[in-house]
Amino acid sequence: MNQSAETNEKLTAKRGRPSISAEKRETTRARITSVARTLFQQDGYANVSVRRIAKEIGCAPMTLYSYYDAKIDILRSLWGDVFAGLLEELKPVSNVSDHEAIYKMGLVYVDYWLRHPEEYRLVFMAKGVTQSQVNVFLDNPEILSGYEIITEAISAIAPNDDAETLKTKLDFFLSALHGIAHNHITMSGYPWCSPEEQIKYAVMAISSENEAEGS
Amino acid sequence: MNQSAETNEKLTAKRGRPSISAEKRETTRARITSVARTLFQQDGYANVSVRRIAKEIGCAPMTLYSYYDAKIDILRSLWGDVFAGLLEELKPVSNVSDHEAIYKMGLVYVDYWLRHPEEYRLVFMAKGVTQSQVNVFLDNPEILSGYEIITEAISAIAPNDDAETLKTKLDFFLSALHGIAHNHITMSGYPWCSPEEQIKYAVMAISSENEAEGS
DNA sequence: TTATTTTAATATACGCGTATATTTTATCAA
DNA sequence: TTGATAAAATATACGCGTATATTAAAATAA
Repeated sequence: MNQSAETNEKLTAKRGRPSISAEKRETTRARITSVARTLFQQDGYANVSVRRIAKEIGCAPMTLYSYYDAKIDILRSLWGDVFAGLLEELKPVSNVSDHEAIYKMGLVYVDYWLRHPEEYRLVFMAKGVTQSQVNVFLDNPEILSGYEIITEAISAIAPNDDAETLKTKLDFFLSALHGIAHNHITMSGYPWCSPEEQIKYAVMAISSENEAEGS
Repeated sequence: MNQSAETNEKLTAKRGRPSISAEKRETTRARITSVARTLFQQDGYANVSVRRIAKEIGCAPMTLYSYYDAKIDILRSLWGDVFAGLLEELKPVSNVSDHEAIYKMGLVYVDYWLRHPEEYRLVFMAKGVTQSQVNVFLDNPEILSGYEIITEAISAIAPNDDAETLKTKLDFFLSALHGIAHNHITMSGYPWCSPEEQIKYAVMAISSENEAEGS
């Protein structure tokens, strides 16, 4: 049997340089995005070249293309990480569905960006990115799932709303949350009312219609 | 006096190659945008290189930089031409201020894009343009003036609206008009209701609030 | 007519992202 | 141990937009 196992090994053994392991591949990808993130946040996406990233890592520029399809994909991966972190913080407050939960989601959402202003800039303020490059990123179901959590919570308190109305409420809610986050991040010197207070209005706005409809 | 004139000429005469005349300069700029427009509409902005435009014109690539600061400025100039044409058609229907005038402006606005679908694609669907490149274009007062005409007409039928409300109505009205134009241009195979009919709803939407407020 | 000057036009070069070609490395077969 | 093989990594090349250097053209001064 041992000899059979050996024979099996020999039958399946492949000549040539073996592929790197999935683990090694992910380690390298993480190294690339880590270095790129630092440089992008420091100098801006457009001002950081592939050659510069490679030099910082200590490999050839074309090596990066073994791990990412294009320069923009390194940025998209960073965006994915940022949204994964956001989703991770949204989930724990999404298991309840009432106004309070929506308020808490709003809090978590805004607080996330306030605690990660550099990530906010990386995602929403990157220079040198075209609209179609962003769209490819947004086509990823994982990215949209975070917004679906909020939609589900809004749906729970307005069960009679059709899909279009829910989409409008979600879009408004997110617009308001982004406005709050954006103002605090980009014009931090201005004495804004606290996010806690402002988010209450956002929740009220998407709740009052429900109440009006219910009347 | 003749001698004085000669002396004046001599005093103001300048050695060296004279600058090209303003007329010649504009002629060349028009030639550049004309050739570029054809190529951009045929192959898309991103797929048309500066070298290719120059070759079509019969000059060196760097010659183009004597007439435009950058490749994107050739496109911006084309956008400006398109909006100038639109403005030219909007003005005649803007001298009256009532619902009918707003409706007619809507008709003119949508009809303009339907008659110039290639221009529509050039302005709103150019690939390879970043958001900041578009923003520089929009900062031009001449571009915004076309929208101000519509704002003024809306203001005339809702004199009590504050600036923010007017801006919201304008934005909605333009969103609706663009939606109508966009659908007809990009999904022309679908049997859309006529723009004439759809625009009525857009006008109603920004009028009904006024009536509600007036009640 | 030639020299000088100034501008227009062109030539060359650069760094960019990435396509393609080549070399290096890590394995197995003989 | 050497040869063969296949993947990883690197080297080279390409066209891009545009910065910089150089040449050509058109004028005036001498």
